Amino acid sequence: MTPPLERDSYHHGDLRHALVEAAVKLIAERGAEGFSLREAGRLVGVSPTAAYRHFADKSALLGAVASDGFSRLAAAMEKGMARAPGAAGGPERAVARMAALGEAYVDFALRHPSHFRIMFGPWLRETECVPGVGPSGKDPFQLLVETLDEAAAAGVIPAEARAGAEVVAWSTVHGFAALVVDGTLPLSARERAAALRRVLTGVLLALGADASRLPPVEAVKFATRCS
Amino acid sequence: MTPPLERDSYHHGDLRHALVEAAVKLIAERGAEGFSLREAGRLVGVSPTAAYRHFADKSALLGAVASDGFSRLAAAMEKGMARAPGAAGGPERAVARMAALGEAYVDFALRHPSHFRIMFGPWLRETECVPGVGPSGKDPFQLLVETLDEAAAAGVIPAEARAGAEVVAWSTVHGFAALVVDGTLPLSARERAAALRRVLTGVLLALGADASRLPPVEAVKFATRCS
DNA sequence: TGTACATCAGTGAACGCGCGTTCACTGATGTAC
DNA sequence: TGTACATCAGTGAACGCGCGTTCACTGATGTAC
Repeated sequence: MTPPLERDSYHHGDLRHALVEAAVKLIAERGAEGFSLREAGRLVGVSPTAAYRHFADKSALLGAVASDGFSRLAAAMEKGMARAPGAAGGPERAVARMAALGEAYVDFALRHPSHFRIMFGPWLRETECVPGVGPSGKDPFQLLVETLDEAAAAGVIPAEARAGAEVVAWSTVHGFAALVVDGTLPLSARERAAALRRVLTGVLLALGADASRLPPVEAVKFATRCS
Repeated sequence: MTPPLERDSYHHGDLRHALVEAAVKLIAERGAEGFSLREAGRLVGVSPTAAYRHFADKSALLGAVASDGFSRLAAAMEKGMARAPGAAGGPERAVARMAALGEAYVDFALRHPSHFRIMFGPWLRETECVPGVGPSGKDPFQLLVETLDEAAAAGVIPAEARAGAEVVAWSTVHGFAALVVDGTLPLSARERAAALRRVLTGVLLALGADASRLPPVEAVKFATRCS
């Protein structure tokens, strides 16, 4: 299918990263269990056994994919939140940052479905679960906690609604991303954007926030794959 | 590992169902792509090729597993909702039925993780996506739509919040189920119950309902697998 | 009630395949002196 | 600056394995007359 890449030198230079990239590509095409170490090597232009210089086994490579994914997700979240308007510490900014977080999450899932599936699927062994952080040194979950703390401090989330807010926000956004990524909700880009806005408005309401700070939601139309 | 089952007669009697059951069991042990037609046959006590009398190929068997899962899910939802207290058409009953729907969904995911992963994972080819209905002849998504309609009719969901309510409710409950089933949120049974109550309260609020009809939420504590 | 025969549901051998992993190896690199 | 040598990073053959699928087959069942 893909011709083996040529190399100029005996040593590859950055085989470890190249193998992670190849794994991501293959997982996107064949599914999480459908890729092989041998094929990843082939794609990179290296012998079937070269991978063992960098990973203990196939499963360890999956762990590296997940870790890489968490870093990318954290980076995307930070980038999205950095663009949020409003005065620091103010409610407008707090709401915008929460929305940016959710948008970055869903956007990441759609752009990097392989990473997304490995990070949140049943494949990871606990031992190989390396967090993976963004530029600021925080992992995605820490970013969520901090963002909710800020929203509470800004008075956007009432004190009595702060407890457990992580699980509400994360479940909602994660569920939407999962249903879209795996095709259960077959939406066009336009429909998806409208549905996501509806979902994010829902999260704010669920946390007791005033959702009128978000733009109004247009009508949402959708079907399911199996109904 | 598992010894092949003995059979008394040449004909199995209900090989099709037996193979679906075997597939479910094997998927639970080895993952969605880690099971094989051959091993399913072995588990049932039948030759490696007997499966081809009932399924065109391996993928068709996965479709049957999904269809079976949708039926079971619909049945579990109906059963849960039938127990909801309150007068027919009244707001108390409408809220109880919504909560019962969400509880049945999460409960199903935890009890039948293999079904759950196949139903909502990336493996189904569209062609083999047979809905799968419960005793009343409705599939899970239809049940959700009807329940939300009832809630709107009972005045629990304001008219302006009804549009898109499906995607909000489904995303939230599905996300919670997915995070728990695949181990991203490692919760004890007690923690999980508290977190689910928090999530369901959130759904009601997100739909503009008065959540005080649900029992109050206790403190929610949780961690993530990778943080 | 008996029998011929079509149909159904399973068998078992065989195919070609790609996999993960091991092993002893070799080419390239870098470091101590 | 040159050289011996340890270490690193890749090679290539080989292993045993289980897989999906095909094929020609046979045992069991049911139905027409």
